[in-house]
Amino acid sequence: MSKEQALKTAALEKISHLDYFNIAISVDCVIFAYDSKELKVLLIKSDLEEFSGLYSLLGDLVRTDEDLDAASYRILQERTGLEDVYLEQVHTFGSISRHPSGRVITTAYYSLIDVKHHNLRLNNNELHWHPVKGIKKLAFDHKSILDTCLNRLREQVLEHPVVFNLLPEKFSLRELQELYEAILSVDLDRRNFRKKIAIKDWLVDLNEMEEDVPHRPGKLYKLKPEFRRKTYRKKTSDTPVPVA
Amino acid sequence: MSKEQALKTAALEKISHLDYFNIAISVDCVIFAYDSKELKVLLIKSDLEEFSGLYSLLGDLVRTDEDLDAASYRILQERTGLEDVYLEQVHTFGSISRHPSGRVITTAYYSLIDVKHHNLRLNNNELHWHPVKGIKKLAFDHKSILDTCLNRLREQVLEHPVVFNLLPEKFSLRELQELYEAILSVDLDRRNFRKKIAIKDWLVDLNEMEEDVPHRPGKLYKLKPEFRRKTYRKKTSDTPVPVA
DNA sequence: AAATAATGTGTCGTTTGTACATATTCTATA
DNA sequence: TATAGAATATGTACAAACGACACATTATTT
Repeated sequence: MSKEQALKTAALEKISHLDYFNIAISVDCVIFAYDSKELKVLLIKSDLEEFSGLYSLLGDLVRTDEDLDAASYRILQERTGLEDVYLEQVHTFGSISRHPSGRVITTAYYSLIDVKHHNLRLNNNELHWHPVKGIKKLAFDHKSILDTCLNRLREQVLEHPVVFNLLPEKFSLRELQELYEAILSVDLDRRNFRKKIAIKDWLVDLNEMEEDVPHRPGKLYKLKPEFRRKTYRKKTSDTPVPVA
Repeated sequence: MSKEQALKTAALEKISHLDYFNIAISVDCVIFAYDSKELKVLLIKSDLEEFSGLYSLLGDLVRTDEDLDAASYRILQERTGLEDVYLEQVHTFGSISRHPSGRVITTAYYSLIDVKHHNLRLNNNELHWHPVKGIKKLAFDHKSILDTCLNRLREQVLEHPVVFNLLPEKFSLRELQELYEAILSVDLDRRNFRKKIAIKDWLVDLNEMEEDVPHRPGKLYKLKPEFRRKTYRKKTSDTPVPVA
């Protein structure tokens, strides 16, 4: 068990025996990445006996002196070493019995990172990237959290330029399409996909070509800078809404 | 100060002096209703000195033995007497300093009720319906919570049949259109609106007419039963998502 | 009986969505 | 070096949805 996990469990034990009014609050991060044409999620072997053999999301208790958003950001930093990440709060899970050690309410965030850019310490074999598609069961209610976050991601990508956080800065339209297909679990028509992306006007043509591909190289693009939104800064809640 | 509010404050005081790890968790309900062609929200006079003169949303601490969703449902029941309500979790607000009495993280829900159907005890003059449009400032961060919930509601109504929870069972298309206009703060073209509603295929023509209107009466409709979704039961997280 | 006010409906031009085929360019292999 | 293979790049035609817009009808009120 890692030092962090030990601390976490110790804190939980303590909490579960405190005052009647005491409820612990944690955050859980669904950290998505894209690799080998698959959407993957970062999981860790559960440290609880009840769930031995199962994996869980990365989470931790929220500290009294840190904002909720900051807690999720801290987890991401601790785990991936990344400073500048896309983070979005999705839902708060508050069933009485969702945590075997006591009452813990958890707020779920999802995060999108470029798998090439992180500094994961994957050397200990507790931390792994798992293809989202193959995941059947997780510790706690984490499968349900994962599903909820994946659904939110799917809703987001249809309208907002967020998937670019999963790609390197320069990418081809084929890579982009394959990414959408991986996230949505559908096949897309190439011509229609390109038309749709063109209309959004999110991309800059770099006038460069792919290299090291075993076929005709495609053009490279990057996201227009004004569409970047990465850090965990709280979204303003008064963004305008499209109307009927 | 009401008995409930007194209890709430007492609980907070207690909590704010507890262990380092202690964070209180509450729920706040944005209870919407529709009346006099305006979208309204139920507010109560704040019981804290810091916010004297200001109104706040209806909220309470979550009990150790109740689910998060159940807590919001309980508040609705206590306040409105309603059993069968539309409730949706929106966002969790967790800034360190959002509550002056201590660390309180709150999960916001919005609710839609038929203003004619509730059993509000509005006799004490602490509880009031306020037109959403006129609200400038609320206690705590409740203005920001209200804005967030209103935005979520606006997103929802464009795609999902939820506004019917704000209307009586039978309604005319004019009433429905006025409701959309109130929620979205826009003017809609009558013919296009009716076309759009017709396509959704949400309504049943009751072959009845409005009564007691000071002009030519319109036809009455009701929502098809299969589109009703009212109770606070947690949404399943594996609903299919439309694809590009 | 006439004026008023709200209901109810259709068309046309524009945009968006979707299905679908061919020419081009680079790589790999014979 | 010539040919085959594989992926890039692009346009058209039909269907559905969107948005602007005008007129006849039916109650009520005066």
